[in-house]
Amino acid sequence: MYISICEKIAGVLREYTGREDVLLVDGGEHADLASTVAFAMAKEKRMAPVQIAREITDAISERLLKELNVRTEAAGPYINFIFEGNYCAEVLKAAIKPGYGNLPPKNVRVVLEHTSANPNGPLHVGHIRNTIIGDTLARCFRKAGYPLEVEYYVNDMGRQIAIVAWGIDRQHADVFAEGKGDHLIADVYIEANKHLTADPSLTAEIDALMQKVEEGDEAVIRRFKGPVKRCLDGFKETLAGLHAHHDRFVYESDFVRNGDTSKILSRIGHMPEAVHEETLALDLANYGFEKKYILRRSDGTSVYAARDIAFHIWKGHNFDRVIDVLGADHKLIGRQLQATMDLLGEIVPEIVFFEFVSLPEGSMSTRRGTFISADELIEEAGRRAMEEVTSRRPELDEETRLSIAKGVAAAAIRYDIVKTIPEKSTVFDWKDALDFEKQSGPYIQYAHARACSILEKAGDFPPCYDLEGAGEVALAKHIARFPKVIDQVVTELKPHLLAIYARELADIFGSFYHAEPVLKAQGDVRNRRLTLVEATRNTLKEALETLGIDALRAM
RNA sequence: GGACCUGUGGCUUAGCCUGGAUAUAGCGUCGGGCUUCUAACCCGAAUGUCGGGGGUUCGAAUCCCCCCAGGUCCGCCA
Repeated sequence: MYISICEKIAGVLREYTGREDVLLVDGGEHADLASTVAFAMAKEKRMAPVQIAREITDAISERLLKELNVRTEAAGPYINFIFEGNYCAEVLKAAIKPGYGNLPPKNVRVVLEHTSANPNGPLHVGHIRNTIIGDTLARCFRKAGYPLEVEYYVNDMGRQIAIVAWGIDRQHADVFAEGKGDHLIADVYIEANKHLTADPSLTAEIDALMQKVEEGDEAVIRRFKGPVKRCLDGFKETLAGLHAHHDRFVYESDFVRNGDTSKILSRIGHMPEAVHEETLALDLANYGFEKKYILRRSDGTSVYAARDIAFHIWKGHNFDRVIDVLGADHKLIGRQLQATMDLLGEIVPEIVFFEFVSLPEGSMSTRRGTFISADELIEEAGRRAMEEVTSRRPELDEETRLSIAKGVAAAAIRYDIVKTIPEKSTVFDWKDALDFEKQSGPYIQYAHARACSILEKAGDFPPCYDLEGAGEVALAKHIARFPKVIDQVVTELKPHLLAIYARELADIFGSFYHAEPVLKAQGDVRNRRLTLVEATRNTLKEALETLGIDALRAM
């Protein structure tokens, strides 16, 4: 509704002004939509913007009112559009339907890769920024009608995992002991790194292991596989706790075993940009990279980058749009990968980069053991949420309270992370992560629960779509924007837009809730407000679920 | 040394790509509001050289240049 009206207004303006760009902006408190095109036309027409705005308004206002129920007003140099008539009614009718915000199905197959942390220790609060950005994007793509596959790329043959395998033997560690596998692996990895730092000559043993794996040595491959599986099982548990899901786990080693990596190395070897020394590298100077992009070591083994190219070629052959979520430390290599894919004439991946999460005392590192694991965070959030639920709703049985607390905990964590733009580096703060107040996930859940409560008490009511009053209209107009937000998230790859939108909707509902009695109102007033509450509830539910947050009916 | 990201009230933060109407919110502070639909809430107030300096423009938080500060990267690691 909102999207189509905006497009139609743009069309009329384009037709009248003859300009391609009609400079539509958000009207803020003045209007639903505004155009600043009069400023831009002032110079060429040698006229004052105020006058131009008036002329345009005079010329198109009648048509817009008749065809679209849009009131057009010139406010100084601005042209304001106010949506009237049955706009709000149409919005309400759409918004009370299940699946509100779903966009028409697309036939563009999307593959989205996120998290892909190395299996050498548990996911920590830095990794889950990747997870939450990625999973939120994935949910938005599905809502926007795209066929989507979400993948986790498992680095199961890198140096890190060789160090783990080596450490297990040397420490006689039992990584199949009781407990969460990823944490057991971390203990081994941290210890092994201490030995390697103390005696750098030991790295030769790691190199030997990596070489054997690439040669296909079955015994060594088995030594790698066990801990990788143990670690991934731990990851899956953590990811489930965050409501994040992957459709497929893709193993790096597969691209060596099936020959894709050597195929691509030989293909690259024949390119004019190839640099053959002891190593095989690519010269990406034309793309602005000073250093060579090394793909094969002098001992003949492939580096990570080569396997990554093979992986991305495979993705490009099976999907139309390839998206990766990567940490800022991968910026250089990510752009080298994009350049290489471009050079090869393959689909160039779109990469969403996010900056680091650090601790007040410094950067996080699995190797050094300086990190807060996602499991710790989830557990602590769950504990705090349970305290909160128990003090607020002592009458509920323990099972119900636990279930609410779990939903609240995941909401607080996911929202705290997704609300900030990815370009901003952040310092992890327990207080912010466990915040259940305004600008938090639980705050939005609470708005939803209140709406549910009203509707439950109301019982059946005949829908009424004729809203009145600024409070009701403001709420409906914000509801109207939801589909546009979903569209924006997938075109701009900015999941935080949805987080902001949901919070604003909860805010507006909060004001409405306090200002306009619903159940106590009579007749049509009661019915139209109930209809509006139902539309809000449904929009909040769809928004929350797209954020990967439980839309709790009570809390 | 080079490259990329960030810098917005005491703290956290949106807006920047695509310039436009009094710069968005939260925390904290101050003042109000629960016999009324869940107070994880709402209403009001105070708090801003949008890091600094130049430039472009009718108009700059937004675009360009320089500088400063913080983060990240520059490996035959991943």
